[in-house]
Amino acid sequence: MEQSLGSDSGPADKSRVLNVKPLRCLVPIFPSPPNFSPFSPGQSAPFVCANPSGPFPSGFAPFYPFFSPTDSQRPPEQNSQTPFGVHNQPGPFGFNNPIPGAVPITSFRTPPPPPPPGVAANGDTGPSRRNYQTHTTGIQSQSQSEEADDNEYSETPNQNAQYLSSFSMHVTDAERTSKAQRSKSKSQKRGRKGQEVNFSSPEVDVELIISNILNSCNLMAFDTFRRADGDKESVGYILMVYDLLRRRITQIEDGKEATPGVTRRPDLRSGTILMNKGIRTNIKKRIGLVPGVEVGDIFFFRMEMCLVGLHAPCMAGIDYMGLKISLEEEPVAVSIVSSGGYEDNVEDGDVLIYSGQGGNIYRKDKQIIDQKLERGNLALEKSLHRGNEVRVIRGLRDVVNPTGKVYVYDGLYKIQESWVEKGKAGCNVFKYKLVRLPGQPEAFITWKSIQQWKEGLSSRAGVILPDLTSGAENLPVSLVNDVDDEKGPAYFTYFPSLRYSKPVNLTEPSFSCNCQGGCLPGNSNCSCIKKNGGYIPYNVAGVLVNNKSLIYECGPCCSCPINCRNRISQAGLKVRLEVFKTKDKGWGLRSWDPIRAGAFICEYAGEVINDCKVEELGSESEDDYIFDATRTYQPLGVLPGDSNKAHQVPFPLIISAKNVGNVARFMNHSCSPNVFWQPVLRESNSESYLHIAFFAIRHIPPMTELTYDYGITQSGKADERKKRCLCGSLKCRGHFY
DNA sequence: AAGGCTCAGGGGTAT
DNA sequence: ACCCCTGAGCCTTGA
Repeated sequence: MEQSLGSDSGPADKSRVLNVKPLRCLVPIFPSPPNFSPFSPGQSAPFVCANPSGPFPSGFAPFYPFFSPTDSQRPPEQNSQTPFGVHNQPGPFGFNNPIPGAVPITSFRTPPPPPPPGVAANGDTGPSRRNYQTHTTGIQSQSQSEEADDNEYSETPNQNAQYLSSFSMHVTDAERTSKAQRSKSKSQKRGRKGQEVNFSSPEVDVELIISNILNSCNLMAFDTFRRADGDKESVGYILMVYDLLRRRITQIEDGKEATPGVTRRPDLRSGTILMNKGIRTNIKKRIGLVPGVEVGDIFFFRMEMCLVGLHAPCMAGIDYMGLKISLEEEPVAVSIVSSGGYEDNVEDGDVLIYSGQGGNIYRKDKQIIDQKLERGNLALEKSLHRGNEVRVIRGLRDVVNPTGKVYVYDGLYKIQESWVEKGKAGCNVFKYKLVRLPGQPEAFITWKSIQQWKEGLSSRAGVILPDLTSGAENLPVSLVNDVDDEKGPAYFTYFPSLRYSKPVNLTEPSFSCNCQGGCLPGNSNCSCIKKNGGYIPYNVAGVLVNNKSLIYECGPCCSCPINCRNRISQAGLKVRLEVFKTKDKGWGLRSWDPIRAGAFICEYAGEVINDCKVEELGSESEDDYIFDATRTYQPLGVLPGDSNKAHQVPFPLIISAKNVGNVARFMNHSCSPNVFWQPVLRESNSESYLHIAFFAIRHIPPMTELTYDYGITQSGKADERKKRCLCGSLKCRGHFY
């Protein structure tokens, strides 16, 4: 690839364009302090480096947005220092500290606190009627960290088995015979499961890991108030915890043999756990907008919409509620999901012809029958006459992961008319014409536009270059300005990876793996999997499973191919990106494709700066494009990880992307970022290459600017270099360095 | 691509 | 305290 990319001395690259500085040029760098010694783990690090989920260096207090003693007395706005609230506790379990003992699974199964007197739980019966799954108060152990996960095989099964709870996935055959029987056997099992069930150690691990994740998230902070009405913070938090759980369960299941007849549904399993724990919001159904969920928000599982109260049924397409009209109560529709199961007409972006439910394919005898005017169909009919708003969620095929779906919340519609027509099978089908209410942010329309740009049916307005990488990436990256006349960003050479002038030598040789066709989960012989604590850090979709302090990817001497699952950050771009001119922050980066939480976006490319050069730069002037892995990070507490540890940066990596770089150099700072970085180590026999990879913090809808927290240079050194922050976030710190 | 197989929330209903 | 309705998501099979 290198030959077409130009070099410092080579001819002008096609990607070299005009000199305009983006926002991120406001980053000074500083030399390492004297006596710097990154390889002395027992001592406190000479540089300050904090993971957003902690632990934190002195001077940075962790936030407890959902669980501070005075939380309930303060208005939500004042509790909003962080976007979401992971419980952050410096804790005793630092990187080299001993692993605490096993945590009883019951410790996270504390029942939700009773509603305060006089506050009815919205007429709801509580988190779930299946409360037999949530019981048994236990000790709340907060600081179970990743070490426990990484060493789960060292836990003794007997020690854990007695703590295991009844929502274990490995149901017996008897349990599967019928729902009634299943329920019964579950409740029976609860009292004596320690003796009754013969747990194999991997099963024990699942429970322990789930316990650790939930403990580290401080879920008890989800009080009745937050369950009743959501806000952006709690919705984001729920989705973050959900996805974290789901990915981790997927990872664990991945390494196991499939059991015939047992479907693996980590989505349902994590959803149930959170439902039972009461980690959900907007429990009460409502017509119209749902607090905390914005038009254009995207989801990748139906369960996600259940948990945040956007659409309660985990399967059915029509959600409805009883509405009191004088003495009578009648059903009205509150939300619908159109996802291709029926013959809906979705041609127009603002109009949806929606089919009623029922009469359909999932009957045992496969007989298709007439739909009836009952349940959801009746509710839609009533809503037509009442004229109430109905939320519309459009399900689409996921471009990046074609077997999956993306759900786009397209805002409020009203039902204009209804009729009955004969479906393809000749049976009656109800049809409802829904029209989108004007004045809402664009959502589904944007998706349609992007699809047309991709298919060449229409062209993106304001395109300066169709591919500013000149083919250096496997996907084009457009350069777009539909704001003003500027013709491009700073002059630079596009290069998709990191340039080391000299590798860092390892003190001990590193073993490469011998996985010919690519590393596979469950392969206990793979040395790269071992380095990562027994798991591949990515799932099958290439999504980062959790926030590790350091990821070990396969290196140059490993036998596996470039498409190995343990080489995600080396395999190039997965989403269609564009560099665009922002209104007031110079150039920025965003994606045409939706991005899942945890998905790899890009690495930070550029030239590695060695120490003496750092000093030059530091004393000279501020450099425009610097990535400094030794910076301090505000405790955002939002990482999709169950680790409370700081990034483990084996050496103080500093990258300059001023002359040579990739799309990452255009990512702006935000105090409420949607992207985070993660150190990734690729080792060969005696050499070590550290890279910086960017991953999505949460699901990111198309055309949303990608931002990360630039962090803060070492305290006391940068005061005079403060720059005014333009991120516009409610939680904006006002400046950055 | 098509078909098979479970799964869970919550409405509805019988007790 | 149950049944029932509702397909999503994943897996196997096979063209």
